[in-house]
Amino acid sequence: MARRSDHSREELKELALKSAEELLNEKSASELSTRQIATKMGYTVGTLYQIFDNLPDLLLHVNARTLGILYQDCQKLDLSAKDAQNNILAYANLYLQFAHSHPGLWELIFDNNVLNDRELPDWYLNQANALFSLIERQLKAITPDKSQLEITKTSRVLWSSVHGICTLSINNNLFANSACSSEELIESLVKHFIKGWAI
Amino acid sequence: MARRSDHSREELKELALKSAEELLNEKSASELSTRQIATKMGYTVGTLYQIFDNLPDLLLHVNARTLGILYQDCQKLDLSAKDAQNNILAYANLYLQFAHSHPGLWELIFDNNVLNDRELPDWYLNQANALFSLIERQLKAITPDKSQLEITKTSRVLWSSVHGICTLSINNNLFANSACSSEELIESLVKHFIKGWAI
DNA sequence: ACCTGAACACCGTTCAAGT
DNA sequence: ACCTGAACACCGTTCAAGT
Repeated sequence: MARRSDHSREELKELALKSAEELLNEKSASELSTRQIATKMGYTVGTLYQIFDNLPDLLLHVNARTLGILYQDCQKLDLSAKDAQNNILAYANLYLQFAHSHPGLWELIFDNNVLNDRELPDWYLNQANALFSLIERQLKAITPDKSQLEITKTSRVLWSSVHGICTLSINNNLFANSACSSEELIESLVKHFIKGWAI
Repeated sequence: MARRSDHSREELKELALKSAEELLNEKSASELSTRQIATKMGYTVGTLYQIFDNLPDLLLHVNARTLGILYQDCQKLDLSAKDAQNNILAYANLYLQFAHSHPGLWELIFDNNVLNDRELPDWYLNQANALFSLIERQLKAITPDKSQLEITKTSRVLWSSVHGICTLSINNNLFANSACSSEELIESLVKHFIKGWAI
């Protein structure tokens, strides 16, 4: 035992993140443990602490990768034939779909234990800002005359709101009379908000 | 030991919930434990499991009480001199203020471990619906001609969105250039959405 | 009937000891 | 230098044993 060096530091990091992501496709963040991740990658817990500061640090790296995947998915959308409002709606629906198909990864993005009381590093903020830029670009297309501050502000309002609808749609069934789907709620939000904002 | 009967079943329930609430004013839900609650109320963990099914069940009772407090706080607002849109804004700001002053209790309302994969009992749904009714009443005042389904749907869209802004405002500092406060974001959401919706 | 305390199967994190 | 395995201080939940 000890000193196996089967994998480089970078390979271990990749192994750990991939293992965590696979586990998060089966269970929620609160059911995930360092021991499970270590077992899945064929090492013991101690090794994880050579690569990451602690579990929240490991999970923040998972989140950065998730934001990267969301960004790539957004890039793949064909926005050419649509207007800016429909493009934003397409982003919002992509976000909603991701939340439903990867609830474990999605919930982790705003998990308190990962983000709370922590100075977010640049490599993380850059990923988040890249996503916001996509929305900002569409907002600018709608109202070229608004200030950059107003555009920034509005992109945050929109994404937070879409996020909130996803949260309630995933977490529970408060919409007991489920005559209204989450897609409908998202559409109502985006259309009415932009209509009121662009006037 | 055993058979103390210092307190009735109802008193124990009250003691447990009050202890949990006090702990949630100092720490987040993930730092809370049955052992801590039991110690705070002067009993051992076993006693908690005579009163509640498990920890999520106990926390759902905490949530129901939180919703009740929010409802009472809403009732205390003086809405007489204002129009419906400003009343909704007042509700939203009350929600935001509660989130900031009681983050532990507030986060628990949408905690996955409390709500997930669970049939929500009537005593809980009633509390939630009472809060929604307040918003629905204001929406009806704005547009008396819309259908009840549309009013219901819109109240969910609005509350989810307000909730999302509170989440991002509490959880992190993605609004790095904090030139825009959460109050501003809430106001932008409510005003623009209602403007676009009421047309 | 009510409550305890120990037990079980887990946690996150640390670190001496091995190669 | 890298990795292990045991240790520490915690978890949620159960249940025989006591009064």
